[in-house]
Amino acid sequence: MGNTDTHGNIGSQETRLDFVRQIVAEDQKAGKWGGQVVTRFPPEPNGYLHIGHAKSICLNFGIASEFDGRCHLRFDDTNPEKEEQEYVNSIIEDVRWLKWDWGEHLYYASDYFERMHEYAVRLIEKGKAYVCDLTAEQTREYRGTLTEPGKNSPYRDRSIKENLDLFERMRKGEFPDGSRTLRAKIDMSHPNLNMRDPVMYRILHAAHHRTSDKWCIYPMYDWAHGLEDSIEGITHSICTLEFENHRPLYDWFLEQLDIFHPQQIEFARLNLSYTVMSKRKLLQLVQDGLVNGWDDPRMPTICGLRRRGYSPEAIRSFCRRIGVNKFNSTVDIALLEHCLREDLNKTSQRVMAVLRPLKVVIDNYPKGQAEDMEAVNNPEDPSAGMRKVPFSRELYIEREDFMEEPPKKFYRLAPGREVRLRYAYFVRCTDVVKDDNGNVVELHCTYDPSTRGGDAPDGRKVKATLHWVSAKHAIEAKVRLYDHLFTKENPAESDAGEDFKANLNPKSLEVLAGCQVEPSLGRARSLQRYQFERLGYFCVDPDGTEGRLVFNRTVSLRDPWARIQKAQQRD
RNA sequence: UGGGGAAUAGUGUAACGGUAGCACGACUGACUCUGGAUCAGUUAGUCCAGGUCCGAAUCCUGGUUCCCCAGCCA
Repeated sequence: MGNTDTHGNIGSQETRLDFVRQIVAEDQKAGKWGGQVVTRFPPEPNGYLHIGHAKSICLNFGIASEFDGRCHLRFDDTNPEKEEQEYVNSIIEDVRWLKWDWGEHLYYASDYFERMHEYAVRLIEKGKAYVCDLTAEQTREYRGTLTEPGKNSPYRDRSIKENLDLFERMRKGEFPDGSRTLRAKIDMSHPNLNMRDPVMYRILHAAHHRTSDKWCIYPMYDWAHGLEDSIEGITHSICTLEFENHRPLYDWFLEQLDIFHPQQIEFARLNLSYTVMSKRKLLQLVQDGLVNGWDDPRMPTICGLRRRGYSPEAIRSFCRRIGVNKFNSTVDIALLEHCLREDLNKTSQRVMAVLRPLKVVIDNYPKGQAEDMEAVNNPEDPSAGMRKVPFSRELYIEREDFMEEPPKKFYRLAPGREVRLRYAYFVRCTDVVKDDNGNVVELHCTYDPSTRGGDAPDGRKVKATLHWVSAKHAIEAKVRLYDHLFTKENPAESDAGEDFKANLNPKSLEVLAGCQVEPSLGRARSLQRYQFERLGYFCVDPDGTEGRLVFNRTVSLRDPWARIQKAQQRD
């Protein structure tokens, strides 16, 4: 079982229990189910997991871990037409990556098909289920509407014997797809439409990714899901709000069968600002080529976040902080980014990288000389140690760190001004070289040899410290800058005739080539996370090859100067 | 308009009849060899109307608004 979620705890204050944990705590205290707590995460293997699933995963596995119980990973694979092994694999990978552990408890609904079938026969024998010959369309007509009651199916009163026979022949494959269903006999005038003789089995001559062609009838979710939980002895069946309407049906099935009856608790799914969360919409983005696959770093999928550079700890911390409730809400993506920065700040090694290089020549530094400067790997973690960064006469600094005519509050380099090169020397800008179009192409500076390491013996101060790389030693890299996928907080809010895709952020990806990074990055491995000092957190993209580095910007550092600039532009 | 849920600062949440608190965001300031981090502070809320009570976010009544349900999807 997963460890106690140390990252998930907020400060040192005692953890307040959300309403789900409160119920579980009370049940355990009261000795319900002998104090046992068994939860489950039951994905359908028909797509990739996203941050919304992470909320459910952290809730279920978190509760199991906190209450000394267990959490099952169960694939709800009852629809062979949509499900694939590929998704099973990715889901397993993602839950593992989030550092949760189901131990032995990996299950598949399809493993229970035989047992579910037996239960169905039992219901038929009790006169509580029947084979119905209505077409899908007729079934819909007979169901009635939200305000009008339905009508009984003409097949509703078949004898138990006939139902048993027909159901057996359904299983044997004697009937074509869609020709018959097995339905529960409940109440066609029930105000809850789920209770109007719901379909339990449909005929589907389709190969299943695990059971192959063993079955040609497949259980419906509403029939199957409660049974799966019951069979596994799930004590607390935690699901999303839309299943609240289905609970009476699950209760009915379980009562008719007189089998173990889990307690269902519903909570609200996660919505995040500036992104979409529905599988349908995410699929559309992938299929329309609006993103580069499910693991595009702009996607809210777990694999996308991983590739973006998110850590499992950041996601777990986020899932703990957003809480659990019964009403729809949209969490500000800034909270996710806060959790991200909080974790990466503590754990990422610092390096220097120049995204948009501007050449600097230190005129009074000896030609051909180079020296190693001592740099701190992570000021938040002394055990991360030190490294050496080569310094020489020709350097690159960030283009944004120089302005010929600096506005108010711009502390960085400008003609005649002195700044510090991090871990190196104080330098003063003495000359600006421009091309024919008046663009600054090179800076000339002088350095003060007595400031080696970055401190002035005379105690003089500089307003700014710049990052830099030695031109001769730097490695070239490609960097992808990411921003929110959508320009609107709620992408679904679109003008008439348009859908959410109209709100895609055209600037969600900017690719920078010719970036210059410090030589220690030559050893960077795929998915390794770094802080590029003063810029943000970056992660090595798996796309890169030996000698051809690609970085994804995970998230920028908080940047007051960018804010000031925006404000100045507005004025 | 049948049934089922739900409403607390801009956002996310706590308070379970007894001072409406926390976090994120935003805004100040301090500090800083990252304009990072850290620290201090400011900002702002109980959907509405009645009622019960010494006392109501909490209990009652009546409204309002939002979400879910008419797949042989899950």
